Amino acid sequence: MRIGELARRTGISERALRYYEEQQLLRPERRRSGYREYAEGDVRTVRNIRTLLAAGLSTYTIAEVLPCMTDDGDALVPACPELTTVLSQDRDRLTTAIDDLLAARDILDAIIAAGRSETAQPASDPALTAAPAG
Amino acid sequence: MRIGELARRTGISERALRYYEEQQLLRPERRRSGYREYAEGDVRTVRNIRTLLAAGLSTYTIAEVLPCMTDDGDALVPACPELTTVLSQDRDRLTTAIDDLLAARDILDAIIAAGRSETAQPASDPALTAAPAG
DNA sequence: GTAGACATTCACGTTGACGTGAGAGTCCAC
DNA sequence: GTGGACTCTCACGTCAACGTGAATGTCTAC
Repeated sequence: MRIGELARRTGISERALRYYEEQQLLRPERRRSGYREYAEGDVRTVRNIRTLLAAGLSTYTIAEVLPCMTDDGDALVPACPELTTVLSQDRDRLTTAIDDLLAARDILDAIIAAGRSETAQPASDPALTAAPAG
Repeated sequence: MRIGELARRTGISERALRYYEEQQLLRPERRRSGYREYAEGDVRTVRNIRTLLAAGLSTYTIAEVLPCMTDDGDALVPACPELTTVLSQDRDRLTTAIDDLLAARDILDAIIAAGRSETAQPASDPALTAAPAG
């Protein structure tokens, strides 16, 4: 099938599909005209790419792990044992990002809480404003 | 003080300090030579900016909320009540981002688990590894 | 009066997964 | 044979907080 049909069947833009090829996640055949010719299995491959993107992997990592994965129809299964190492590193990256955001939210919560207690109580020392005179 | 001293005293690069001015978070005076002249209070202002950046706020939002905050020496306190609304919206944004990353990690965990059960068991059980749709 | 530290304003580079035209060629039904 | 849908390859734009020169001007200690 050509790129338009694959785009319709997967819900992914043609631009994104060309980008996936550029990142070597897809390798469609070419007609003499230069048109891309996709195989039936590419529909599922695109879905798997989306799953891995949703899992927070970069296209670079996906290109690395995708050839070594099988798709039993229900779940994506890493076929090579060393893949688990790569995936675990990305899991750690995700955890770090999550922790950073949790810490950021804690800071924000403290500021919001300070504002609430401020409106409940009269101000203690409302001078010392280093804020720009907007 | 000039920009170099402020940079040393805050640990923030001169480039960043100029960027903060561009984003209207700082408004130093100017000497006749064009050199920026910072006030003592700007040291604390810069620290507050860093706190708000660490809280996940954009420079645009910080420019919005900074003039309406007081600094009691220990904590940053929103002085205007409507600020809490803005900050709560950013808190929601953070929560959404956190949830997205948690969902991503769940997907990754399912894939990793599928790999482990694949190497542990000779026969796969696809229904067992079915991830919740979403 | 001069070396050299310090400052200034541009302005492009970084990161990633695409969006969005521009200009041109290809395919197919009528 | 033609018109319109389809596809192609560039190639810049997006978002954000800066990094990193380049070319140039200012301040200050000696």
